[in-house]
Amino acid sequence: MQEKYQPQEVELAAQAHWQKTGAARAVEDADKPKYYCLSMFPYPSGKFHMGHVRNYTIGDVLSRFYRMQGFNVLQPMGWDAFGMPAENAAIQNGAPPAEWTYSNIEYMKGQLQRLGFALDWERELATCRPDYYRWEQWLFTRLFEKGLVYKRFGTVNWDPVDQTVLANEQVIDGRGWRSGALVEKREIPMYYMKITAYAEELLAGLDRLPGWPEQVKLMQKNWIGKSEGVRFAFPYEIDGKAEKLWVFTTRADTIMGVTFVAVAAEHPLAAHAAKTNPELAAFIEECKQGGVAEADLATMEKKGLPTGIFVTHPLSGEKIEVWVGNYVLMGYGDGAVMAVPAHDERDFAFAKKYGLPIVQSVGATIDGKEQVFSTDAWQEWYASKDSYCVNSGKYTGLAYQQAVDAIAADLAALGLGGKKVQFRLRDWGISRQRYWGCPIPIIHCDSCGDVPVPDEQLPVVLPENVSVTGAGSPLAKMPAFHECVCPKCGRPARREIDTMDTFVESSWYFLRFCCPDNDRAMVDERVAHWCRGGIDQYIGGIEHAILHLLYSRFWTKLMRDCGLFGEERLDEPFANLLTQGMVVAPTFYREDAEGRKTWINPAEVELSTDERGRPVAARLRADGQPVSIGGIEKMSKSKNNGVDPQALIDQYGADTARLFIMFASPPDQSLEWSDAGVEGAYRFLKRLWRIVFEHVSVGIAPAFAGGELPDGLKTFRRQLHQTIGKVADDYGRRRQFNTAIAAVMELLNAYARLNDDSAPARAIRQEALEAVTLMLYPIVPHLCEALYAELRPGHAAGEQAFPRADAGALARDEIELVVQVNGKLRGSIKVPTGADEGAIGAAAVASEAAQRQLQGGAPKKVIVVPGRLVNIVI
RNA sequence: GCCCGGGUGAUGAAAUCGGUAGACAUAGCGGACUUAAAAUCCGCAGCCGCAAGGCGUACGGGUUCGAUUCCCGUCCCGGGCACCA
Repeated sequence: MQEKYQPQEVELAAQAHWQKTGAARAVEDADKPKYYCLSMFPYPSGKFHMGHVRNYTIGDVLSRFYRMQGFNVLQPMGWDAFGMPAENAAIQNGAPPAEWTYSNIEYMKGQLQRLGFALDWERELATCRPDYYRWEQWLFTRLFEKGLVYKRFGTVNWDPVDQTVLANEQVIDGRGWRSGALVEKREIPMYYMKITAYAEELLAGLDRLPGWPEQVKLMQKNWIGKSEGVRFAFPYEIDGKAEKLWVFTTRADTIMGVTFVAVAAEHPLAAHAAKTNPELAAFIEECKQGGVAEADLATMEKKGLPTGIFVTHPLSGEKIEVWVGNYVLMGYGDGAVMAVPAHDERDFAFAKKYGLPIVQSVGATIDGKEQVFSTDAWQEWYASKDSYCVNSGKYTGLAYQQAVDAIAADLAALGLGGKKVQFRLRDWGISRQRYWGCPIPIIHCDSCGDVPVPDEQLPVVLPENVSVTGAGSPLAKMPAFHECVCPKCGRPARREIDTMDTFVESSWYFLRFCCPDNDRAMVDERVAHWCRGGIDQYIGGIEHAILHLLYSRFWTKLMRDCGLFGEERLDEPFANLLTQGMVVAPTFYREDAEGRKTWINPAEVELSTDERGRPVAARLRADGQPVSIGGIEKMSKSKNNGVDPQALIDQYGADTARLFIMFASPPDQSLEWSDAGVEGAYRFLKRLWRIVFEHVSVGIAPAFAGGELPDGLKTFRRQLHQTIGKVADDYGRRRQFNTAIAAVMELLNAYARLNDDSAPARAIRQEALEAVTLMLYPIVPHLCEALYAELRPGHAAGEQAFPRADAGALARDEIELVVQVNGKLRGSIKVPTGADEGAIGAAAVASEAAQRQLQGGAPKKVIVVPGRLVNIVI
């Protein structure tokens, strides 16, 4: 055995060994329980960042752990290869997006292999390959025929200078990121997937996902946003015709407090009023400015203008004026809302601003005191549902629910509405006016309309050799692509040039991993094998909590309802979900005279600290001059605070990178980068190597096989087996890897203090080191593979069963209990393991610490918590 | 603005079901080894206090024998908001 730990050598040898033995190959095997361990596949942006390394390390640790637990593990990897960055790169450097993407994939695959992840590369897929997306197109045509895909107008960001549609990300402060032009809203035809048809099931299904974090389920629940309320109409007359203005409300009990109605700028009523009202027309035009992102809409100043059109209150018969409000969204419900300024905070502010009437219609009694309403300032209780109607005619006195029931019944009797369940969830618009995506398989025919591409003509292949300019899709300029004949009537027709949202590819890739080689079907019976009961573990960033995870759940249900899973009823794709936190790092910058910041990478900065280790100043290594210290933020290109995993691997090896990442914080919390921490991880691996080296150089011994031990060795062996139990629990149940590592470190600290070279001690050392290398194997597999082969020549760590705690080693005959007086720690006592509560309490009261506090008096109460403490109340 | 998280030593963190706050590590300080340095090993260390003791888990309240943990309110930081992936 070599004396010095040489990570590069050790790692390449281990990787060669795994490759030779096909250790990561997953073959369907009915004799073993399966474990499908999936990490979110990456976008091939060029090179990996630390977030990826963290994600895939967690997946690899679990994969290796479950393999040692006897499972048949599938851990696949692929590429989410369509997307905007490839087009942006193409605009910058002229290379076609396909070429850029494929070369990134090649480089990044090498990085993953160098990190030693046990991935089954025979199942690799890339979503930009026709053999992948043809099935997406195929399913799209099925859904189109079933009416689950439909076409309607949708609102997009339009850059009037570049003449192109912009993503929300490309709209910065209301302007196009390249042109700087003010962005406008524009209505264009788009294809939608009817996710709302599955709203109820997507909501109810959350309750059947015990392996998901509560946080994620709650976010999805609120996103779907089921609310029970009343949809009703305000009748009105226009050009002599009777019409109805529909609204939805969850506060029908406040209906007698309605003082105006607000409609969206795009509402037909607004357009009608604008015809004769230039001021209103100008306002509607103004509302078109800016992007479509909800965060922007919700934070902008609330503005409105009256239309001069009046509708009739359905219950009071009063005339109510219709306003146009920039805060009313056409995409939600009916694009109109009833306004009750007295009982809705936003309506209150709006009414105050424009001098509209505020009429109280519900009251509340808090702590027996009837609350007094005043229009001077908003008060919390105005919007409370713990209320009763006032000034509300026949409804006066009714509590919230009674009032809603009575009002809904009366509206229904008038034929003007009734109770309704409403979802916040909207249908999923999947059309993208971009080139680098999966072509939408539709042909537009002047006589037959929108015709899906027949199966035998699939896939609609995306031409790869194109030049991208940023102004419109290159496909529009390629007659060879878009000129075609109608599959129905045979006349000349146009092929759709929009592509699909890239969320579509990522909504089913995990199913295709089961059967990537099938060229005759989208999925086959191997899906049932690997996905039975759901994918056993899915790991990815918390930023995907809603969209990706909701769309994937939806697509799985679509595929199920298209009969693609046969007898197997796969309702939910992911049985267990682990959402990892972000990787963050300190930021450093310099400011020029105009206040523009230049961000400096932490690797180029030298930190100086005071005598207690607090950072006080930072300077640039290159020139020795000071730089400013910024906050700790998510690693990003814009803040230049990313740490390149490759540099880390080159310097310390993959195992150090893996250990640091798993030790620095629990997986679901954010992880702060620290060079010193990396150094510490490396030091620990060197120490482990040296400990094994010292043991092996004396000569390996047979591991301890039972028998009596002196106290010191007995205590150490108890700690060893406690550690084994804890580590298995941390890996398998708690998913808390940092504490598993800490427990092994503690064990090794105790090992170093053993100071005993007797024959029994050597046997215990052998037992401990074998267990330690197996326990750490999932995290630092290369190193442990090498060390285990030294401890047990001819055996591979990865092929061993995970160690089991020996119950006999855990037994003890005396335990220590804490003695508290009035909840404060005052001392401790030792009692026999099986002592009863009365005896323990008496021993605690008799203890010196308790007597000092009691000063001869008697305790008021003695609380014994078995195995923990005794609290004496005096 | 709305929804969801988080806030504990100088730093990353631990405390698993309401029961010893700060395990393990980093940085720091001291010592051993060394001609010296690096590496390595050993020790110290929440804050105040000589000590006894007191205080301490963002802040203010509450429940409890006992609260980092549960409840109410406030502040700050982060994620998502439907065309970034």
